[in-house]
Amino acid sequence: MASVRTEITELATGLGMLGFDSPAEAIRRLPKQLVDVDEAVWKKFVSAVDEPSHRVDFAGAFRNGQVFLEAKDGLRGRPPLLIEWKGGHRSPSHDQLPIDLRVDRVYLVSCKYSSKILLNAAPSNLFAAKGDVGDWYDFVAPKQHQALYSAVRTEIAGRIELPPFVGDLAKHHRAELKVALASREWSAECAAAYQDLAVEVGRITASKWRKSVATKRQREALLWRLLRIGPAPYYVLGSAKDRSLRLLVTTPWDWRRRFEFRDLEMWGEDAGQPKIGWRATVRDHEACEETSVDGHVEVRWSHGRFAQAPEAKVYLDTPHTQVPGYLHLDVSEPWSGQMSGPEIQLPLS
DNA sequence: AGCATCCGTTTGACCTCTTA
DNA sequence: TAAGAGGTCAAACGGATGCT
Repeated sequence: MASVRTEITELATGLGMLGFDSPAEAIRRLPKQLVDVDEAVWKKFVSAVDEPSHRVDFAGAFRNGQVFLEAKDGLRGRPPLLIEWKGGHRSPSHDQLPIDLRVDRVYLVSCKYSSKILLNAAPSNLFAAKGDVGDWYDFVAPKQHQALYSAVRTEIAGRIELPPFVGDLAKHHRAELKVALASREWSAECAAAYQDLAVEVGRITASKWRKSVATKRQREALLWRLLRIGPAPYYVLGSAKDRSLRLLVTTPWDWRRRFEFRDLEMWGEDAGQPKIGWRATVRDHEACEETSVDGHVEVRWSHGRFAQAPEAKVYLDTPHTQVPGYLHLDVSEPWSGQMSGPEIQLPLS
């Protein structure tokens, strides 16, 4: 199960903040500061932590909590009285921050482990077309969409009864198509048609996206949205590749004090699936230099080919540590100089 | 109740490094 | 130098939850 790992990293991060002498002591019993964790979850956590496959995750997350406790921009050595665990529940409305822990009702913490993904959105939501436009592929590249569909339909003729036009696909058609197309390669014809679709979707989407943010101010706001910079600062404690990741994500207010937005460009890219690249250029007043942030958006099927309308998935390609508005968590004594993270010895059991 | 959206994992292609 | 091991990244998939 995937959620076991998520639970381990989130709870271990919380435990690390409480100032225990050792991880072994931390898991002896459920600390009273850690609320919204029931006995069953705690039991599962404690036994999972002892498994070799979870030790590295536990150690890294626990360490992240410790660093947050000591950090100058974090708790500055004051162990929290209250750590609320979000658990498996989702906030209403769009573009919410993925907050996993709330510390002393104030500090918001997102635990992210090896994820380059910034956000997922409905394409019409992200690219700011008005209202619901239905299937995004059909909206931006109807010809290529239909061409791919026709190629697929010809190929599996006889096995499934399908309408001639992709726009007429009903729910059950989509479900059958998904099964028929799953776990098999596109044929040469279909692959070519899919490639055409990918290129056209990238090109048209990029152009619509550009038009939707006509002013500089709108493009700046879009950049903040892409970077998940919002009204409240929050922390990201986790890992990227094999390194630990400890950031303070600041607010537009902080951002403008140090940086000046230059521009945000987006363009269709040539890739295996529809892809739009984006790059922001920013003036850093503190460092007196121009920097840039790169990323891309994939517009792709989410539950299998033709199974449902595609979604837009935003990726960050610039390392987190070089993103304007993301502050590296500063560690004061006694832990500075040993920021190593996951490869820490664990005196468990 | 069913669908849209969100978040994250799994898969597999491809590249690099190691070993015989 | 060929085969295998290991690592990385893009692409594809799916569970879960809120909305209508």
